[in-house]
Amino acid sequence: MQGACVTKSAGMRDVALLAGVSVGTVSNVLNRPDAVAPGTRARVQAAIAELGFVRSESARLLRAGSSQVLALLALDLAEPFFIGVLRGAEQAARAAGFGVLVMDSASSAATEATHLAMLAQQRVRGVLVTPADVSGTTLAEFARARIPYVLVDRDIPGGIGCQVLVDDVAGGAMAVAHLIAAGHRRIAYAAGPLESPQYRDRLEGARSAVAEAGRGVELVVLPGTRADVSAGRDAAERMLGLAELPTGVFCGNDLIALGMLQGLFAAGVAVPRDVAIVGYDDLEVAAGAVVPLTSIRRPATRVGIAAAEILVEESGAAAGQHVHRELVFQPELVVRASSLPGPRPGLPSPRPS
Amino acid sequence: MQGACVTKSAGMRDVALLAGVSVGTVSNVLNRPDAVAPGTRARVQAAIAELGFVRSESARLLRAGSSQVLALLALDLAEPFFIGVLRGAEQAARAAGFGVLVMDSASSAATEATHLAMLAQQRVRGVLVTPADVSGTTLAEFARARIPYVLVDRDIPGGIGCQVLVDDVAGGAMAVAHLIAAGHRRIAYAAGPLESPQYRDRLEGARSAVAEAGRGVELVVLPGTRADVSAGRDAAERMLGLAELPTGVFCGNDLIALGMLQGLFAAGVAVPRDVAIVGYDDLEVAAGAVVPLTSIRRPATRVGIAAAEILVEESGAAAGQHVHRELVFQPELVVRASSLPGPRPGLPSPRPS
DNA sequence: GCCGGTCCTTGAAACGTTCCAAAGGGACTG
DNA sequence: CAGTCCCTTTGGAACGTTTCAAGGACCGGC
Repeated sequence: MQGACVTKSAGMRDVALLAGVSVGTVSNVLNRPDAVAPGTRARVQAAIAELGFVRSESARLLRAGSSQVLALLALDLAEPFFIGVLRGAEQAARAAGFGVLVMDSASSAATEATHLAMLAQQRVRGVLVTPADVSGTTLAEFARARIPYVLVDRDIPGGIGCQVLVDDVAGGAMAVAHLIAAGHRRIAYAAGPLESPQYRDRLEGARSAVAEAGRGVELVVLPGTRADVSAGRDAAERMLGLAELPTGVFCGNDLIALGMLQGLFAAGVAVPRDVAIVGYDDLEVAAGAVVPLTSIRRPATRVGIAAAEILVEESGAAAGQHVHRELVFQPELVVRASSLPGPRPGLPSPRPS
Repeated sequence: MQGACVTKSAGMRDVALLAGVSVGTVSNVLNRPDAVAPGTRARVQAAIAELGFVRSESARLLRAGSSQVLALLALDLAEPFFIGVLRGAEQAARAAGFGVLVMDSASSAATEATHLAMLAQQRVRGVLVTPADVSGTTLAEFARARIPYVLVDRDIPGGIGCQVLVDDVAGGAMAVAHLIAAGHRRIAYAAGPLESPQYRDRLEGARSAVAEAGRGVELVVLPGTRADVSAGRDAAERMLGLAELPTGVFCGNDLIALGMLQGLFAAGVAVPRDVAIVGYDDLEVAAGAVVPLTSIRRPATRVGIAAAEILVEESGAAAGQHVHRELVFQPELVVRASSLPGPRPGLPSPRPS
């Protein structure tokens, strides 16, 4: 146990020397333990422990050619959706013996390009990516590195490769259909930035639900420039300025919904008595708001698992073997107090009895 | 431009061949462009572009010895604090030309050990880690790999290495001192799990503030088993069951505070009129709650920047050159509606004068 | 005592870079 | 014209693994 590691860290050569075997045998102990006689194996393992030997992944990769790492490149790790995807991806990756390297492109195409270049250099085994550059040029460039990738939650027009999506059109439709079923006829959509495909999809779903309901139902679209709590407050203000107040609001995400709740509350508008709210993403804090929010839940973890599994399969498959797939998950409506059937007459209490 | 990459990806050899130079020159173009004649450089770069050559980081690392990657090993990426640290770390790392590899130990010592082993194999340049294994054995084991690390937001007793901390004792003291200054005499601390050092530190701070205020101020501790919204609701319930209702509550974090707000609201207790609330972490959603929360803000981004900078310095320093440091950041009180000075007279607020 | 087989172990050739000493080729200088 | 210098380029030796063909030891059967 005398730590003689004064100079530099030990390599397989040192281990072999100490254990009195050849380097090849050490490699076998590491990669094919069964092919080594128990006694030898024990001696080698003891040597490894004594020297604190850590095998160099770079050398391994250099020779063996395949890395043990998947990457997840998210638009914004602060978004709970990506955390869910990450959890799922890590779970699936671990099951296959891989690790997950996480990066955040901060929704910037330039950062994304930098990060992808870095991942290509690292020779990661595959990438789960929600592209910031929707034109697809960054990805096309990346494809030259011949590293498989799976598109998560973003459809790219001419994109080739697997995709795992959540049906936001259906989510939007669900939310608005729920409001219509609860008796609301004048409904607002407090969108996030409509440049973002997700808020456009939800809008499309909202419109289709309104169309399906036939005449008598109208949709007021309140576009936003951000998708946070303050955007929700702004939307509330704009909504309160309308000639006729909608009785139901569908918010582009839960943060917007929380801001909306705050804005309405401050103006003395009771939720859900006067206005019902439906959010999107089903955040814990939204469920725990003063008036718990009805919301649309996206199966983030399942998305992550599915995407990672596809990647594992694709990266293991022979060149022509793999056929690109497109998986679409359905979101789910979670009903809570903020949209309890109404609007009810009278009661001053913002609490459902 | 004819893509002749049918078999495998191009190496420096191929580039050299196409450009009509030696491999060494290609390496120079990549690493020391100024040492190469402009004409040659252009030819090589053209060849690189044409072949879609991506330099192999593993081979580079194998020969050159130093990687370009820092790692961040967080307890739980869903916690906004870590996202802030990540942002800061990435910013500082990028400035130094490095990337950041992110991992989540899910507060499990076993996962942490696995992840650290993986990072050691990857020969990352340094690790920012908030240890799940507070005994320090996992870290001691990791230290054998001679990879520098910085402890983030967790003090380890016998720990050697740099540390970047936030003074949670001061934070707790700040929160409670604020409540005392607002006239509250009976104060509750809705803690998270007290096994966790951060909630213990905040408790210690709370106690010291109470002690400093002298007689007449009392602190009721409500320990919890979790630190989420539902824990806050539970704490509210327990608090409402007390013989005498405290008029101020300090919550271990903002999620607990939101749950507390919901619980009090449901019971018809007005905030801040009847009870004032102070949270911890200054989440966006807490600031956007129906009653915007007063909270203690931790400078997460600055912690990340500082930690990454220390790591960059340490990983660049010669063996004995580096001296371990301990940096302590002070949190900051952000006052909002939930603790507006009160309790106000005239209303039925049960408190001893 | 020889043969065929089964296990285990060995040594050396890759893998794709970086680094270095040395060589080549001008342009000046004496 | 030889001698110096500087600028650019070259070839080959590392780096620490994996892989693989080949070698050695041992066993049981004939």
